[in-house]
Amino acid sequence: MSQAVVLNQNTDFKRLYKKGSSYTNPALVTYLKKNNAGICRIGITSSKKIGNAVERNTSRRKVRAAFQEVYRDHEEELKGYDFVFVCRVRTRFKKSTDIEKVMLEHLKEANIIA
RNA sequence: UGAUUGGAUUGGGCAGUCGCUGGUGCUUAGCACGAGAGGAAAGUCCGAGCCCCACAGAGCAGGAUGACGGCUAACGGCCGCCGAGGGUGACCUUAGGGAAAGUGCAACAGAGAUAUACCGCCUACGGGUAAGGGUGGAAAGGCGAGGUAAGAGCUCACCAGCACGGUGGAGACAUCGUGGCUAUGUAAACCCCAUCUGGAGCAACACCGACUUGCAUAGGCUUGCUCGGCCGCUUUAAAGCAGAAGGGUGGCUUGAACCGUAUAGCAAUGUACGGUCUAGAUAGAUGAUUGCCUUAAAAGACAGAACUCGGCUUACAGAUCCUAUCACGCU
RNA sequence: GGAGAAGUACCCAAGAGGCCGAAGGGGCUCCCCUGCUAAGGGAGUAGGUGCAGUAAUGUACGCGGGUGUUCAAAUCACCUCUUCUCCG
Repeated sequence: MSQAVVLNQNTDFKRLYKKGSSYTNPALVTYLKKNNAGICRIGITSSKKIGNAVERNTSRRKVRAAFQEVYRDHEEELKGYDFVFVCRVRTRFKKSTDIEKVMLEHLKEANIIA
């Protein structure tokens, strides 16, 4: 199983915010867009609004744990897409299994997985 | 039993499964082993290591500290002690040198604010006088007696302050005696004295590969000024030097380290011996989930290392331990 | 990670030890202008909170918060909170 590539350039995030399609939930916001590389790339952000460093780190870890579960089950379907997950204030109070459910709903809305 | 005082500790534990970061070993890109946030990692307020500025030089300016003795690599920190202030007390607070070196400021009120005569008192009508009045944070040491025209340290006793001497102490200082006779406050106003201080910070700095621009009797050497010193001011068409944007590697974790015992010291702390290796990421690693224990409640405080140490300051749910004091009750 | 700057009425702000609830402007209220409104012109009050008072007014606290220096602090010193800027 290969890992997903991490997005870390600010221009990558801006491209998805402008041109990607978005799906929202009180616990998570998802941006996604097709890429030409044929691989899966992800980025996770947590803004200062969420809280201090501990609260931001916890939010990111829970989103990452949820994505790992999703990626293990649907690796072939996710190839060829870029994802940006934006944490919200409520993210850190949820369990990663709850975030996983939200993430699957968003992917179904986008017709990436069945 | 109640109310306090000063200090110390802890900041859930164990196991299974799926994952993350770097280390070691084997072999080959997977497996095995063991490791993986804090008491404040925070604020960046001080001090240092390390590092660059040629050497890190001199003077002025600027900045910091401020009783005394010690500790420390150093400090604006810590310990002890003295003075002052607060508390019934355990104990707490304290930027705590100098105002007779000089300058400034002291609104309003008040007659007058560092020198004065408004009312009053006395008078020989020139003046004298700070006792009484009122104002103010402060009015010429305080209070009593003598004294005087009326008054005044003018004289005396006591108290406070200053100088000198004796005694005790390592010293700040305490205490006793003698002397003359008075000096408003402010230095977290300028200033004076003593001590310390060059600047910049790991986004420092060094190296590697690729990109492109510039090159003069220039410039540069990182606080303000002055002096001194140093590098360089080339060469002839691609070396050398400099600059801009981005990438990689090092710096990067063994250190004034931690733990235990003994010992010197009231203590801070030092010394000796033995043992241990204890995060090094780079969009940034500790999460998810299940069970058991603990608990009133399966966890719920403040909070995430970013070169590293020593302090200070600030935030902090709950729990535990020690020390001393006061009040009440019993013996 | 490191280096700096600023917080004053509802908003923008001046003040840099005493005359300071604190200049000035916007805003607010009233009037003129207009068929009505905006713009423009003129005039004016209070400026926050608590307490006392029918009210006028008085008084205490108040310049992000706290502690100190001083007779006296928006102003000086220290600690702290918030916001903003610069360094790749």
